[in-house]
Amino acid sequence: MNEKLFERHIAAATYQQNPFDLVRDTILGAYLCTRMDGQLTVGKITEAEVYIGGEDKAAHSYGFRKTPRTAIQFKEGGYAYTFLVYGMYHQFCVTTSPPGQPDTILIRALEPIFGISDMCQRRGTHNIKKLTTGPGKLCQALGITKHHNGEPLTGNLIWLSPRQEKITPDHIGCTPRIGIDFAGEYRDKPWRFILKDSPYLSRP
DNA sequence: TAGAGGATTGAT
DNA sequence: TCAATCCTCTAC
Repeated sequence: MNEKLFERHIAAATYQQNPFDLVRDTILGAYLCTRMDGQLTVGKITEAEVYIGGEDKAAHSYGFRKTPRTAIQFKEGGYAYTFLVYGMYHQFCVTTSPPGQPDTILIRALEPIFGISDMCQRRGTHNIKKLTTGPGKLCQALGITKHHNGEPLTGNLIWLSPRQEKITPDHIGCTPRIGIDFAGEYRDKPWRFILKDSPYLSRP
C-alpha cells in the first residue's frame, strides 16, 4: 500500500461544524494517521462518540468547566484532545465546533490499515482484532499519549485523512455511549456512532 | 495540599 | 468480576 494515499488532510474549516454532522458526514470511515519517529501508522475510523460541552454531564467540559486539561476544547475545532484515564490508558478526541463551544468526538475504534507491524510491536500482540478495537488500545497502537494534547490536526504528527469510499446513512448505527454510568440522563443518549458492518468495534 | 475517583483493559 | 495505577479536580 502507498503512503501517499493518506497525505491529504481534512481541512481545518471542516472541524468547525457541529459534532453530529461531522461524525456522520466526515469522521466515520476517515483515516486517523500518526507519524511518530518517522513511522506512519493509519487506521480507518469505525466507532466514535460525541461529547457536548456545557450540557452533557459525561463531558469533561460539562458546565463549560475550563481547566488546564480541557482548555484546548474551547478553541476552534481541529485539535487533538488527549488525556489519561484510570491511571494507565490514553484516549484520543477530536475537538469540534466554533471557538467557545467545547464539543469533542472520542475515537473509540479503528480498522488497522497501514503500519500494522509497528502497531503490533507497540501493542505486544499479533492479533489484528485486538490492535485498535478500544480507545486505549488505538492510542497505544498509534503511539498517541496525553503529551499530544493540543496538537493541531492540520500538522504532520497526528492528522485525519478523508474517506476513500462512499458511506451512506444505512452503513451507520448509533447506540448509547460506553462507560459513562455517572452521567444521569445523558447516560442513555444515542451518541455513539459506528460503521455497523465493521468487525473492528470495541463491542458489537 | 490531601483525598477521591475515573470517556479502560486484560486476566480470572 | 476485579484489580492495576496515577493524574486531575475539588474542597479544605
